[in-house]
Amino acid sequence: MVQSKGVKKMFHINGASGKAIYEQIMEQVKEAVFKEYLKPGDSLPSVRKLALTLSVTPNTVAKAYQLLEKEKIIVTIRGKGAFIAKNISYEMDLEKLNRIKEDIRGSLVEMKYLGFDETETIKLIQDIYVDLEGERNGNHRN
Amino acid sequence: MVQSKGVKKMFHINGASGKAIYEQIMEQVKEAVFKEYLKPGDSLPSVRKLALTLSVTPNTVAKAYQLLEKEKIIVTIRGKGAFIAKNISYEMDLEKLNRIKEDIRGSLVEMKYLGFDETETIKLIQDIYVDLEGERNGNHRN
Amino acid sequence: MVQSKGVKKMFHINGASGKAIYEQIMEQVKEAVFKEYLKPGDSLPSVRKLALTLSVTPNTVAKAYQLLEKEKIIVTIRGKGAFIAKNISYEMDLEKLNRIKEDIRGSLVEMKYLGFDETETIKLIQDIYVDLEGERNGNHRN
Amino acid sequence: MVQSKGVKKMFHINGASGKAIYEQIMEQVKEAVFKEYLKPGDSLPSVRKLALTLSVTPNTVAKAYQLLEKEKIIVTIRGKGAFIAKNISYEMDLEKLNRIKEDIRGSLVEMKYLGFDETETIKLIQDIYVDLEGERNGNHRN
DNA sequence: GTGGTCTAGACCACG
DNA sequence: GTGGTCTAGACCACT
Repeated sequence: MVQSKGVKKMFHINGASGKAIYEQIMEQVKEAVFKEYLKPGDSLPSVRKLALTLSVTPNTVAKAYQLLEKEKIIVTIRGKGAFIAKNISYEMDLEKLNRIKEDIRGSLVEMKYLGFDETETIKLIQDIYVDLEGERNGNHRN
Repeated sequence: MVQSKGVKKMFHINGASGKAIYEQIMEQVKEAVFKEYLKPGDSLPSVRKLALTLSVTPNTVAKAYQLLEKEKIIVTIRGKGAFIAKNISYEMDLEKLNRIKEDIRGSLVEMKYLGFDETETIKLIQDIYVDLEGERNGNHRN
Repeated sequence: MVQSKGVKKMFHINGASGKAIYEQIMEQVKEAVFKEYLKPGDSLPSVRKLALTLSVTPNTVAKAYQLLEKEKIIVTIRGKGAFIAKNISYEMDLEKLNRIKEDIRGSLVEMKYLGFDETETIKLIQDIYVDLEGERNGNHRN
Repeated sequence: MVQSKGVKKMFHINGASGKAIYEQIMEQVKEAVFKEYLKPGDSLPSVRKLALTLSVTPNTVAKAYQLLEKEKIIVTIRGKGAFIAKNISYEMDLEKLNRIKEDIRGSLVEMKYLGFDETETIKLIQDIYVDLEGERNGNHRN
C-alpha cells in the first residue's frame, strides 16, 4: 500500500479549472508515475475511496481509470483493484503524437503573445523539466 | 485587400480534431500574425466570406473574431470589417501564463509516455519553432 | 439554492431598452452582487432555467454568463452550474476605466441638455447610490 | 465662420471605439456647445466638408445633423447650412432622462468593480466637470 | 457591403 | 441534470 497515506495530498481537484475532472485525475496519475511517486505494481486507491476523497462521483473516477487502462498506464483486476502497469508501454502512437504537437504549437504561439521568444520559452520548458525531475529525486534513493 | 488571395489556403478547419472550430480559427489567425502573413492593419476576411470558405456558420466565425478582439489581437469596425490590431499588446498576464505553463507541463508528461525524453522533446519543440519562423522568412527580407 | 426563490423577481428584461439582452443580464447580475443579493459562492440560476424565466433562448443567457466569467464575476463548472466568484477581483484596469469615464462624460453632457447642472446631477447620482445601497441594507445587518 | 479654422481639431473620429461615428459626431457637437466653443447662431461645417475632414461618407454626417436637429441642438436651413440653435431647448424629456439614469447607474456599478467607492466615484465625476468647464473658460472671456 | 444580436433547434461532454 | 458548441436562418445598425 505504497500510496495509502499519501492519497489525500497526491490528488487534488480544481473544479473551476475548465479541465474535466477525469482528465485532471488522469494527469495526476501520470505525473505521479513520471515522478516515480507511483511505481509499476503499486496499487491505486479504489474507485470509491478516491471518489470520496475528491468529493466526486465514482463514475468520474471510474472513467479516468478506464481511460488510463486503455493507455496501458494501469491495469485493473476485478475484485482486487487498480495497479500501475508492470511494463508501461512506451508505444509510438503517431496520431496522439500529432495531437500533442498541435497542442505544443498552440502553447508556443500563446507564449509569443505574452512576450516570450523562443529562447525564453525553451528556458521555461527546461525549468518545468527540472521541476518534474526534482520532485522525482525527492521521493526515492538512487 | 492584402490578404485576399491567400484566404483559401490560410485557413483550414479540421472537424475531427476535438478542438472547437472557433478556437481553431483563433489559433490560425494568431499563427498568421506570428508568421507575419498578416501584419498590423491588414484586413481579415469578412465574417460571411470566411464562413463560406470554411463551410461553417457566420456565427462561429463571428465568435472567433469577437474573442480575438477581446484579446487585443484584432479590432473590428461595424460596417467596415476586422483588422489586425496596430499595436498588438505583448502584455504580461500572469494568470494566462500559468494556464499555458500547465498546458505545457501536461504536454511534456504526455510526450514522456510516447517515449520522448527531455532532450528529444526540446528538439521537437525547436523544430516547431523552425517551422513557424521558416514560413515567416518567406514573406519578407530581413 | 440560495437564490432559488428570488429568481423571478431578480431578473427582468426590457426588450425595448435598446440595450442587448445579454448586457442587461450581465448588468443585473453585477447589480445583484453589488447589493449583496448574491454573495460569493452563491449559485446562479441555470442557463436553461433563466432562459425560460426571461423567455429568451439559452444561447443568450449563456453568452451573458460566459462574458461574466471572462470578467471574473462568476465561475462556471461544467455539469454543475454557475456561481458567484469567491474572490471577485477589484483589479485596476486602466483601459476599462477610461472607457467608463468616457461613458460618464457623455452622460453628464446629456444631463446638461436636459437642464441639469453639476449640482443637480451629482444630487441625482447620490440618489442612485442611496438606491443601490438601500436595497443592500435590507439583506444583512451591519 | 467661427469654426472654420478649428474644424480639423474640433472633430476627431475613433473608428475602433465601438461607438457609432454619427454618435461621436453628435457628442462632439454637444460638447463643443457645452464648452461654448460653438455658440448659438454659429455655423457648423457643411455636411460635405465635415465628411471630407473626417474621411467618412456624407451620409454619416447628415445622420448626425438630422438627429441633432431633432434634439433641437441645431437648425438646418436649406441652401445655407447648419447652425447652433438660438434658443437651445432644455426641454424635459422624462423618457430620455430615465435612459441616461440607467446609463449612469450602470457606470456606477462598473466603477465599483474597478474598486471605486461612492466617494471616489463622485470625486472623479467632479473632476470631469472641472475638465469640461475648464475648456469652456479657456475659449471666451467673461 | 459590414459586424452584432437573437431565435429555435440540435448534439455533445460532464457529473 | 449541467454548460459548450454549432447550425440555419433572421433582423438590425452602420458605412
